[in-house]
Amino acid sequence: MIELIKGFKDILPEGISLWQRIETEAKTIFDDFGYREIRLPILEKAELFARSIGDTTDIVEKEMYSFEDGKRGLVTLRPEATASVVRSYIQQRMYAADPIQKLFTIGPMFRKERPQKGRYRQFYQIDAEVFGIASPYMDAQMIFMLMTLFSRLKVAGLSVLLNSLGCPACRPAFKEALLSMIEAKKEALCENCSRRLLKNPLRVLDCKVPTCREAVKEAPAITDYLCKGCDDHFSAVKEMLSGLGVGYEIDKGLVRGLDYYTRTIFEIQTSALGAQNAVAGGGRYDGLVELLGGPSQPAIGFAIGFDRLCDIMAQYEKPSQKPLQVFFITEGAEAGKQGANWVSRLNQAGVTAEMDYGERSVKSLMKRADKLDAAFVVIADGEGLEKGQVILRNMKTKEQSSISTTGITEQLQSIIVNQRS
RNA sequence: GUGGGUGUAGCUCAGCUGGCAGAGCGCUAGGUUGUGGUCCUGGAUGUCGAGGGUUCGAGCCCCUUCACUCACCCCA
Repeated sequence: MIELIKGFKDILPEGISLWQRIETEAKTIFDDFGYREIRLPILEKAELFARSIGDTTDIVEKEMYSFEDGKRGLVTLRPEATASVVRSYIQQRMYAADPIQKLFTIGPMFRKERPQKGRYRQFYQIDAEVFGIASPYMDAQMIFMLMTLFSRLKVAGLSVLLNSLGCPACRPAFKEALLSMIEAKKEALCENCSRRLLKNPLRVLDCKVPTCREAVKEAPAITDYLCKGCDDHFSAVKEMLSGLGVGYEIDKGLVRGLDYYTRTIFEIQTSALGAQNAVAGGGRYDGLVELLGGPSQPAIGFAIGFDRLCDIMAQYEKPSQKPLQVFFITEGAEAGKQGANWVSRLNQAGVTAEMDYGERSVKSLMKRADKLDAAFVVIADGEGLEKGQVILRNMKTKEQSSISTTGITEQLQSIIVNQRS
């Protein structure tokens, strides 16, 4: 048997209604907030991710699905969406038409991590990006939009974590302070952190190894080192969030594993998914557009973990199924031929109808009709057909009547419509 | 990459100190000589994850290996 690849999964018909509901609700909210959909390729040049996400991040170092594509060089299955959206913003010259662009995209991402609960190697994200707006009000509005979506989907038990990473003007001072503080406790750090210390000291802050946590417990808070501009920005975000009634907590350990973030970063967390607590995350990346060769334009974005959201909602949502309206039980070749014709006509008219396609007893077919949750059963046999009559049974009331085969599909349609009202 | 857990019927799992592979659900046929749900009776389905070893005898013990899963790391 050929099985699927580790970390990949099938989304089966039973679960699909939830996916569709979330997608519909997300698209509605994006529409309400003025975002337009963009669809992008799944494959991009490896360089795009190396430059945007950062060479020393875990994603780029060891989690990308990459392969050589002849003369085109190394290509990569996208591990996240932001880089591609930025690439498109620049390449399609969107900024020329209007620097302000509010975009969203939904689709699969790929990271070669060890799978576990709430984490897959192919996972889906609902991703939104806003270009050309530097205002802190956009940061707050984005978080507000996210929380509105979750509340429309009736997802509870979420918390908003907030932090600011400063900007190229103020971050170096903080890094220095952090470094000198950690230097003193170098021995306590885990192997990973000792290595990270040189390349990316900020990351030591969100290490979960107990000794490291202890070591950085008294680490300076980056928010104490923000320059005037960043500090004002952060205050404005917090103020507007409060004004909108969005509760949040400041987490100075929140750093996030992508290099491009500046100023506001945030994460929406849940306790319903085991160790995987992030349902959505994002932040501002004012330097990225320029870094990738575009004009200097501010930007901010977030991604929702589609799979994780589904996993949470599946814990209390029952999968819904479109009920079957008519099931045909036919006996004999002629009745079977007629039945197939009627089913086709009814389906064409938007009525869900099925029939038996094999030779089985009426009893077993009634069982099947029951299993399919059919509202009505039509029983047609050769004898009845000769008289132009079939039996119609209402499965709920058990009432049976004889109906004429002339205009049967129209008759059934009107009966079903009346039944609904 | 590292650590723990689990692999037995389509699904969920039981299987004692080693002794004829089981249950529930599902599937299927019948009880009702065309009419469902409840009930009753019968039936089918197994490389016991794979390979090797110990033993008269292994689902069970030993070794190897693979898969799944949870966790670390990191993130959605």
